[in-house]
Amino acid sequence: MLDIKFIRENSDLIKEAARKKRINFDVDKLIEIDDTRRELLKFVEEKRAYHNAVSKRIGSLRGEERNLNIRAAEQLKEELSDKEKELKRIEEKWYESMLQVPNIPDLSVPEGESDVDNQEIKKWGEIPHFDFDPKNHIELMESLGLVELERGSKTAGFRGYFLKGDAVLLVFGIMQFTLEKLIENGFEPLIAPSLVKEESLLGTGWLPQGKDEVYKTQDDLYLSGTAEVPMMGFHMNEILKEEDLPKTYVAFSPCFRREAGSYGKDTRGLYRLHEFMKIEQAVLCEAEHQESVKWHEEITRNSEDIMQSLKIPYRVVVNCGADLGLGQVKKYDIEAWVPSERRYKETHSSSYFHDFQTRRLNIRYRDKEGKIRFVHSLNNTAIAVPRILISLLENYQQKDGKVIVPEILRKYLNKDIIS
RNA sequence: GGCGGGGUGCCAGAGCGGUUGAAUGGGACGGUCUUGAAAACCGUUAUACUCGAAAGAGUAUCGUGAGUUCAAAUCUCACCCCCGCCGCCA
Repeated sequence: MLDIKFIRENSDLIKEAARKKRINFDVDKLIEIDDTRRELLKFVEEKRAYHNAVSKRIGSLRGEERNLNIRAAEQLKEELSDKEKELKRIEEKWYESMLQVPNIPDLSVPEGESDVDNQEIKKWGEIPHFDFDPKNHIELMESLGLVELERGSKTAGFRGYFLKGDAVLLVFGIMQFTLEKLIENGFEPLIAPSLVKEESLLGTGWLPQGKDEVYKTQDDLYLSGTAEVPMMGFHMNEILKEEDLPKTYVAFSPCFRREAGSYGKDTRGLYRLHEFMKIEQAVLCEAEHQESVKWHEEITRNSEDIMQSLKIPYRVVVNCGADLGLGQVKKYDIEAWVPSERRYKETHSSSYFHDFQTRRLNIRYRDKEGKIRFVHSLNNTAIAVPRILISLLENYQQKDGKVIVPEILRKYLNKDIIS
């Protein structure tokens, strides 16, 4: 959500944002609705003011004069009621349209039609050269007894899985390591709910656009696809103090995604799952572009540090306009090298939103001058499991099908090699 | 799941259906006094929107939504949340 005043004064920027993000949105229509809304609002408020004045007077009147005024108020009320209904209708329309307004992408965001146009800005690590045909993670994991895919889908349906044996220790070890690292960096650890109310999803921008992507329960609660959602809901409707900013959180949560419309994609293995676990960084900072940029770089670096500690080769891409969500100003993806596919695949996603989310969620702070402003919000994956196992296991595989355990994880498995 | 109590401003806590955006106390901030501090005293202390260059005016908001009424924090209904007791349960 953006400020309607800003939208009115900068409709050309909104048009350009929609174009760059390849989103269909008619700003002029919104402004038209807003004109009607203001007109009606003015009328209704003036009538109400008059009606309030009459009503107030009635309290101190007696006898015939009282009755006269009551009758006058009755009539005013009737005159009001139609316009009030009309105003309500237009306000609903207005809100619906406001939810569609794209946030403005940063100038540094490249043009593009899809994720293939994302631009690589950094590469780290040596791509391993095998003197044998590297196995993919499914072959590796099945032969090492680390996964149960058939029993997974027998039990949990399509994309169901069990992790087993050392994979379990690996997952918990990676998460423990990640948590410790971020706590060291001053992030506050939380275990966040996955079962959330609609407000948080609407506020973060997952709804209404992504309604096919989230599971909804019979109690009208939703299963969140990321801890970003509950962590943004965390401070909903609050006014924070400037000295409390930035708020930096590292939150664990199970994550659920319907993956609607992706039936043909990544059907085997642990890349695309309905249910996984993630540790997420979430930041609320002062409402300055430079602060957002600074934190964006920092949370990206945090994730890179983790990848470097795991010694997994990766690259960072800056996402092109069409690959940005409605609310995102800029996004980096970290992509890890997957030997069996000879390409990098997304493991982390780091974005900032300015006040797009916090306007929807009403998260504000009082600045030094006492002015109330919307905070800025950001988030990035710290680690997503089991997805990270794909590149981890494949990159660390040996000719004999065994897998070397990354040094920093050995203490969690009590071994150097998975065989 | 059953029964009972409750949700008011930064906090605590009042509030016969009419002049209540809301008493009172505390806190915070500003001031007087003081060498300084404390105490005392005086003052300030919600948010959003609309109109306006501004000063200011208006509208809305007492968990949320709907309703009754000329008028709702106060009455009715639904929902959400919190507290207590019983039952069940990792």
